[in-house]
Formats: sequence, structure tokens, C-alpha cells
Amino acid sequence: MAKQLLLIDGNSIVFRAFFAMHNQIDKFTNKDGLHTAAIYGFKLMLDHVLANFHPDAALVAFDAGKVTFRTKMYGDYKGGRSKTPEELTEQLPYVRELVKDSGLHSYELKGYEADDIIGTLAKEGDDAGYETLIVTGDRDLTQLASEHTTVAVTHKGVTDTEHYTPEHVQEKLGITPAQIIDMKALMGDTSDNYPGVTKIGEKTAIKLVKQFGSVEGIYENIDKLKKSKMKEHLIEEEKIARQCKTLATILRDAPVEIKLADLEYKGPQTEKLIDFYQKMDFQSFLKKMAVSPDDQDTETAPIEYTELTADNLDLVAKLGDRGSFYLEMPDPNYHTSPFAGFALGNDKQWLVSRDPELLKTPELKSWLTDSKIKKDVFNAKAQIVGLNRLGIALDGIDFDLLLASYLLNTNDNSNDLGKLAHEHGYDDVQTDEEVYGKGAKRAIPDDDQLFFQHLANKARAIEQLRPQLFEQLKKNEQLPLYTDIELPLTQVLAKMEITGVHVDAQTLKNMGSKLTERLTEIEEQIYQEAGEEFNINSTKQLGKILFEKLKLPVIKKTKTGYSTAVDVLEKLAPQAPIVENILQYRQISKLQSTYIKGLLKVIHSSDQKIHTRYLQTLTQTGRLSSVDPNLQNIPVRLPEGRLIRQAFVPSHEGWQIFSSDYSQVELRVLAHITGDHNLQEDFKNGEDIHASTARRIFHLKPDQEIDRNMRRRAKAVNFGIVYGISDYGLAQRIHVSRSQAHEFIQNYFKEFPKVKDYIHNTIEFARQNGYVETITHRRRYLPDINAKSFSRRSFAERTAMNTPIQGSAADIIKIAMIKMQDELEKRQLKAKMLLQIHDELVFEAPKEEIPVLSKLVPDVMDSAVKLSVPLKVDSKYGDTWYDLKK
DNA sequence: CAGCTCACG
DNA sequence: ACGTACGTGAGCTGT
Repeated sequence: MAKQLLLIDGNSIVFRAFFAMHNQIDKFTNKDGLHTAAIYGFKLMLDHVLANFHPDAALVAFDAGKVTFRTKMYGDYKGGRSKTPEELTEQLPYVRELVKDSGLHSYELKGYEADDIIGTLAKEGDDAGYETLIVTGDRDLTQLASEHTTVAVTHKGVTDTEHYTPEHVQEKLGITPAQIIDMKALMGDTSDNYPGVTKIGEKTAIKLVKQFGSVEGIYENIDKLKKSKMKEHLIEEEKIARQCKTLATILRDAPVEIKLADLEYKGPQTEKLIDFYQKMDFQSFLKKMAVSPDDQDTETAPIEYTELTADNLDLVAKLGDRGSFYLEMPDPNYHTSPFAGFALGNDKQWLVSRDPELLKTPELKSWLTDSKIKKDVFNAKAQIVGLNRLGIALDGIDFDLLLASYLLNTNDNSNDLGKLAHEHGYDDVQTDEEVYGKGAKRAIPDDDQLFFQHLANKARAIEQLRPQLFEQLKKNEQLPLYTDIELPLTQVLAKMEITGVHVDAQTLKNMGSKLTERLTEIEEQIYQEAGEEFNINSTKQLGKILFEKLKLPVIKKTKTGYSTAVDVLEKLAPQAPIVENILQYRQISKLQSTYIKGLLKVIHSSDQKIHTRYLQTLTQTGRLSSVDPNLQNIPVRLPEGRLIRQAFVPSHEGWQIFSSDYSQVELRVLAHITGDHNLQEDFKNGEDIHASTARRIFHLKPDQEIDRNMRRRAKAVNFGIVYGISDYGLAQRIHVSRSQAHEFIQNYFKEFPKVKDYIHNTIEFARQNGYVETITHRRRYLPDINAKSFSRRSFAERTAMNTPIQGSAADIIKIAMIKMQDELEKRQLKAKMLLQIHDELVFEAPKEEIPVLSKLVPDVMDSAVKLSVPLKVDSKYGDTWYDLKK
């Protein structure tokens, strides 16, 4: 077998590793405060590569300083790059140490980049009959692919790689590896900062290269090109194109002194590695090395447990004043899930059982309800609701692993305890999938040993992770967010979910039959107009009818075919009566399937109520979401849909529905966090904000009237600002030209200069820190903020400015909910909080309490936090959710 | 299971 | 040259 050569592009892998883990940057520091994410990532990559590739020779190439023959040739080469963060550079010496201890050679060459070293050695390898694997984070190296050289480019993280062979390059780009150089010469490279030829991007570059073979080929045949702007640019910029080609070409003959024979791979030096991992605090790698190399899989540290029975319940009281508790509910819907078993305890003793009935015994019940005994759990709300079904009021919750993880990183929201624990570097617990299986095979194991071990492992994981997570919350200044907002909110949400909302099934059924009739009528008309029967719900079949059979103009396409979305159909409506009918059909069938049938399915027969679940650890902004069913998107905008709300009624005779909502809360938050004087003044003066925005951006005189169209446009601009505006997007929405939209935005920024500053500063903050935060220090990491891809980066920039606004608004209503629940209980009101819909709270209450709520709820809501502008709250009430009036 | 469409703030 | 406004959940079709 041919000898194998491994060449690693050190700098690019380190970069990739660093940025891939940037959103967990704080998790990766050792005792001395050294950041270790890049080192860790590099090690992961190394393990991954060596698992599949067994090199005889191996080398990691590094860049040597900034000055290379390329910068000498072209001063701006790699210019304009932001400085490498200190957190990364400090890791480089340790990466080299890791490389050495892992038995690989490293090498750098003054005046040359790592690429050139790799290019040169790969060529030597090719000539000497080696099979070569190049590992890099840089796509440019794919130009080195050959029959015996494969280039593995890391994708998302550092272990996910795409292997480029000449065939793969051909498949993806339609050109040879060598022609990648020509392509890059023409299109330029923004990250290396050389320009290429004006107006030529990837598509055009590939086309030209395919046609003429190379940059040189193009200029030999330049006369064959038709007269065009592109041709002019090519001629004008010939010198640049040829120079860029040199810049893009990786050297195959750099003066590398090291020889292949010097690169023998000897394997890792175990003892040095152990020392190194200890220095880095890499516990998981250390653990793997300690166990025998052939079974280092998913084994967890063994755990001793005691099965709890009616005869040994005295063990519970001996646990002391703190312990983990875990009640296993195999279905995600904890309102209805069966109970499979539970575990509790602490490092002194772990107690487990399959029998939920034991929880009702005095010994366990008093342990669970005693507020002085601190409990650590995973998903407190699920545990509270589950235990409530057994008649037990869980109290004394101190640590919720799920909630804390989510606050530290909104992406850590897996409902699987095992997965989440692994995210935090704790491996002594398996995932549910590993123990229970997945899909149809998923089941609680019959084997007691297996099941109890898993339960005990979960309880232990919670306990073990608590100090570490509290420490991180503290470091992020998030302890008050956890202690004073999210954890108390869990209790409030649990109460709302348990209360549920009364829904009258008969009302829904009556509406349903009417809708069915209308649906049949419309269906017949559509079939007649189409001249055949087809499935109207199928966008594919509908597209065929509209755009092929009826030959209507195609306005928009989706990835898979014709778009038939509302905005498209609205444009087509004047041209064919069928379109109006389809729109009608869509509207009604949506009501029928999602709201009539959907809601009927989830009314509990025991109490005629719907019990939604609020997901507290899902959204990236800090909002809640609602599932099974979603009660945050019950129709309201269109009159036909709004009728659904007639079915939402109070649960007692003589009660009413009461609702309060924040007015323009996001724009008020914007005024507050930007500190913009004009915006703040408008709110302080109690202006109609869209109208006053119109007055400002359209430069109206004080006595001039604001017509509805102006207000509508100004409102769209306000929304746009909050969402991260683009002139194109605004133009689409309010049907004006792009340049007009551009002008509106410019005017806005002139009138509200601090809003402009805010956008700029927030994006800059995100670039520096990798995250943004709300008024309560809720965090969202934005790994794409420094992405090369324009669209990914732009998206991250829009989220960077939107998240603090949407998220702070979410913070405000959460605080209001906690205070509100507190007031209801303190005043011993019968009223119940039922729903939260982002800026609105819905209650049910006896008629007599309506006057109390009319004052209390707005008072609590508008004083929830003190902003530099007033918060405004509007209230309504009525006999059903439909009939709300001021 | 992904993609489309549409309900809400 | 990119591909367009932020955050969600659910039902349906078709691979």
C-alpha cells in the first residue's frame, strides 16, 4: 500500500476552531484563565482525522508572520482584516505544544504562508508516490487536489469535513482544481483582499474559465468575446487579473528545507499529553485516556442507587436539606404523559423507583413540598405540572439545569438532559435516545438495572453541574435574570398552564359545519374554473393548473417550483376569477384544519379546557412560545378568523375575559436603549408614534395633516427599523421604488440620529464580543456576525440589532407577569392569568373583579420596569375573547 | 422529514 | 454577486 502523508493547515484550522466555538468561549478557559476553545477544537479535529487516516508522515504547517512574498508584491494582500483577537493568539503556542505531544511535526517558513508549504510538500508527496490528505479550513487549497491528493475542508465545526478530489471539484464547479486559480483570479477574494476583475463574480468566472481554460486563454481569445461591459473590464484590468492569478496560486516549489523523510509520524506521547490536558483542564480527554483504548465509548462512571419501596421511605428524610429530583415523563407533553419513574438524592445516596404512587406518601410528599429543602431539577415547569397531577406542590426549587443552560446560551435548549449535560462537558449520563431508543422503538426499558441507573445518572448530573452553571451565570451578570425573573416566571407559567383556558367545543363544531359547506361550494367553483378536479392544497398541482394550464404569468418561484403564496395570488387575482376562490379556499381551510379541528382535538374532556405548554427555553430572543396547541396565534386580523375567539370563554358563570396589552412596547424600548431625544420626546408627549414619525420623515409642517397613506408608510418604516431594515425590503412592503425607500430610511436616521448610532454600535459590540444582550443581560450569541458570506453576516447583523429590542420587551412583560401573579395572590382575587401573547396578558375573572383589574393590571404592567419613556397599557374586557371592548 | 403556506406578536 | 425585515407553531403534500 502506498505511504500516507497528512498535511494540516494549522492557522486555518485554529481559526475555524476558535470561531466555531466562539459562542461558548467562556466555557473554554482553564484554571489560569487561558482560553482553550481553539486548542480543544484542534484536538477534536486531530482525533477525527486520525480515526480514519493512518499517516506514515504528518506535518502541521503554520504561517510565519504577516510579511510574505505576496504582501511584497501586492501591498494590500490580506489587508483590511480585523486584528486577530487576543483570546486566539494566546492559544497558538499551546496548539504547537499539542501538535508536538501528539507526535506530529510542525513547520513554518519566513516569507511564505502555510499554504505554500503544503503545496510544496504535497507535490513532493505526489512525486514520491504518497497518498496525501490535506486538512484545512480554507477552500482555496482545493486547487491542490489531484489523483493522489485529497483536500478535506472543514465545514461547520472542525470535525465536519468535505473531501475534495478532482472529481468532486468537477462536480461542484465544473472545472479542474488548477482552474480554481483562474476562477479566483477573475472573481477576486474579499478575505485576502485582492480585487479580481470588476463585475465578475463566481458564476461569470466559472463560465469564462470553462470556455477559455485559463486567464491566459481568455486574453489570447479576447477578440472572440462579444462587445460588452464585461469585455471592457477584462481588457482594462488585464494586469490586475494576471497579478491576482499569481496571488491566488499556491506555490509548489517554496524553499522548504524540511524533507518528507523527516516527517515520520510516531504517534502520541501519552504521558506528555496527559500533562498537557491537565494543564488545559480537558477533563473529557483525560477520562478517555484513562480507560482502556478499546472500550472508551459511552460508558459512564458507575453509580450506586437504592430502589425505594414502601418499606424504606425513611431514607428520604435522611437526605438532608438539599437534593436533585427527577420525575421521568416519556412524552414531551407533561400535562398528559404517563409517569415512568423518578429519582432523587444527592452524593450521599441516590433513590429510585418506577412507582409514581410512592410520591404521594407522607415521607416523599413532605420532602417535595418543603421549601427549606433545596431542590435541583431539569425543567422545573414540567416537574411542577407533573407533580401537580399527583396532588403535590413542589417547592424549594433552587437550580433548574435546563433554564440555566438556556440563559447561558439560548442554543442549549435540548429537552434531553444527557445531551445538555454533554454540552457542558459532563459525560457521566447517557442521552434518552441511547437508553430508550428512537422512533417507533423508543420505550422505557424493562431492565430495572438499566433504567434505574439512567434515572440516578440524570439526578446526579443535575447536582454535579449546578456549581459550574451558577458560576457562569454569575460571570455573565445573569444571576438576577435567573433568580428574580426566569425561575419565578416558571412558577407563574406552571399555574397558567394548569389553570388552562375554557373552550366551548359546541361553538367550534357549529362554526366547523358552516365552514365545511362553504368549502364544498368554493371547491366546486374552483374545479369548474380549472376544468378538472385536483388537490387544491397541493402547491405542486395548483401551480400546474395556474401557470401551465391557465397560463397565468409566473411572478415568483420557490426552490422547488412555482410560488403560490398570498402576495403572488393577489397580483394574479384581477386576471382570473379562480385565483380569488383559491385565496378564499386557503383562508377557510386554514381555519378549519388548524383552528376548528386542531383545537377540538386538544380540549381536555375532564374540564373542557385547553392546557397549552409555554416553552420558556426555546426562542433566541427570550420570548415565550406556546405549543400543543399554540395559543399565541389564534386569528384576530381578519373578521372571519376572529370569530374563533367566540369559543374562548370564562370557566365560570358570571365571569368575564379581561385583557391588557402594551402599546408600541418595542418602539418604546428602542427609544429607551438608543436614548434618542426626538423619539423619547414623541413618546413623552403621548404622540401617535407612527403619525409623529410620518411628520418627521416627510418633513410636514406642524399644521399639515397626515394622510393615512403617510402614516401607513411611516409605520412600515418603524417596523423596518426594529427588524433591521433594508431599502429593498421596505420598498417591497409599501410598494414604492427602492430609491424612495432608501430616502425614507435616510430621513429617518437624520431625524433620529441616535437610532442610527445604536445600530452601528450594537453590530460593533456583537463583532467584538460574539453576542448581544437585553436590559436584563439576557444573551444571544451570533456566531455569524463575522461570517464571510454576505447573507449570513447580514442576517446576523439584523438579529444583532433586533434581539435587544424584542428581547427587552420580553423581559418587561415577564417581570410584569411575576408581579401580577403576586398581586392576584396577595389580594386574594379570584381572577386567573390565562394567556401571554408577547405584549398582552389575558385573564378571566368574576364580573365584580373587573373594575379592580382595570386599574391593577395596567398599573403593574406599566411600572414593571422604569424606562426613560413611559409604558402605555390598554385594557379591554367582555363575555368571550371575541367580545373584548374598552 | 423538508418545503410551503399561513396564523400570531 | 449575494438576497432580503425580527420572532414563533401547525397542517398539508410529496419524496
